[in-house]
Amino acid sequence: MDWELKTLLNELKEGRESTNQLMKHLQPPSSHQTRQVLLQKILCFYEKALSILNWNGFVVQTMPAFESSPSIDRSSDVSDQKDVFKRRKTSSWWTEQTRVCSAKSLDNPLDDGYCWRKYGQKAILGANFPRGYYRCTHRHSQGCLAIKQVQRSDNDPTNVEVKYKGRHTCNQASHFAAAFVPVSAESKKKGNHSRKRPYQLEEKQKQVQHIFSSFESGLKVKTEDLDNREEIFPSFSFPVESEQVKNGLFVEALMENDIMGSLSPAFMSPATSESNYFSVSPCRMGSFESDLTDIISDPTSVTNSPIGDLDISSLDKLEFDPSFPFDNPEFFS
DNA sequence: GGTATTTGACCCCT
DNA sequence: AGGGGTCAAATACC
Repeated sequence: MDWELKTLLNELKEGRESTNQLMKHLQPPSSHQTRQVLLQKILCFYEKALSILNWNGFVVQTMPAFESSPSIDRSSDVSDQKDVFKRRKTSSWWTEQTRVCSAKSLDNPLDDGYCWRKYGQKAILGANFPRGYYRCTHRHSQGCLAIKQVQRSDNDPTNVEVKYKGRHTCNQASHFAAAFVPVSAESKKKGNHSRKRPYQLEEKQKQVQHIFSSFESGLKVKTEDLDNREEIFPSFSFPVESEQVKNGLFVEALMENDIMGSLSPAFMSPATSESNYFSVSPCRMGSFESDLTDIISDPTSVTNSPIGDLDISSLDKLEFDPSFPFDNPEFFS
């Protein structure tokens, strides 16, 4: 509880600080983009603070069940605790359904921007197609616990249902920004890095394109327990200028701050596919996974704010250099 | 040789 | 006991 209070205080302080910065940037010659970033940042702090408050309401009632192990829960006969366990179990999954079009896509049905390693495949009773089990490639190297299950629909083999569990704690997402960096610039800076893993840069570009095309391609995302999520993390939308989306500024800012890693594919809400709004709980650091243990035990949750980690020094730099190249992708690399 | 995939075996939960 | 999830040895690929 102390941790949450500290975090809450911290978020509010950050929000105040950012508001102060925004006030400064309201004067010319500060750029519109700078103000936009600051606004997003402020909203993020407040959203996170609100999330914590909401979370607490939930925690107070259910904490005992979370503190004990699932097996203990099951052996006990306390129906309340069992319900809580059940809720946790179901709410930690969310499902994405997507349609694949090409033969290539069928081979790689959900290139969702992360590196997954297949660790199993199982024939499922009553299903025509086996279920594939994937975990994050960086499970061992970085302790990333994200997993997903991929299963093709019986009725429509081009329709693939992907279930995700666990958020990415690896740094894959933060490297997305590199996808926007021209190859020449990248190779200049990192020598033969791209030669070593030619797949990565090219793939990341595709992945980011995929992410955006998902806005338009009818990607369907659902959660196992949406009502519950809404209750804990009320959805939150803010407008983003389409031009900024186009030039990647906003996305780069988010990516740099690991939002893609923390928000999961559910970030691409179908409700927003036709608009210029990102409908997200942008400050829900643990993605859509409502896993209490994550938000409480994971120390990175405190500082994992997608906008919150935005390098203040860079903003300060902007303050003194109005012509700072925000539209230059290298700034974010 | 390092990394990813496949697949049968095993474990756990219901 | 059976189904689903994971492990890990074997294999494939680069």
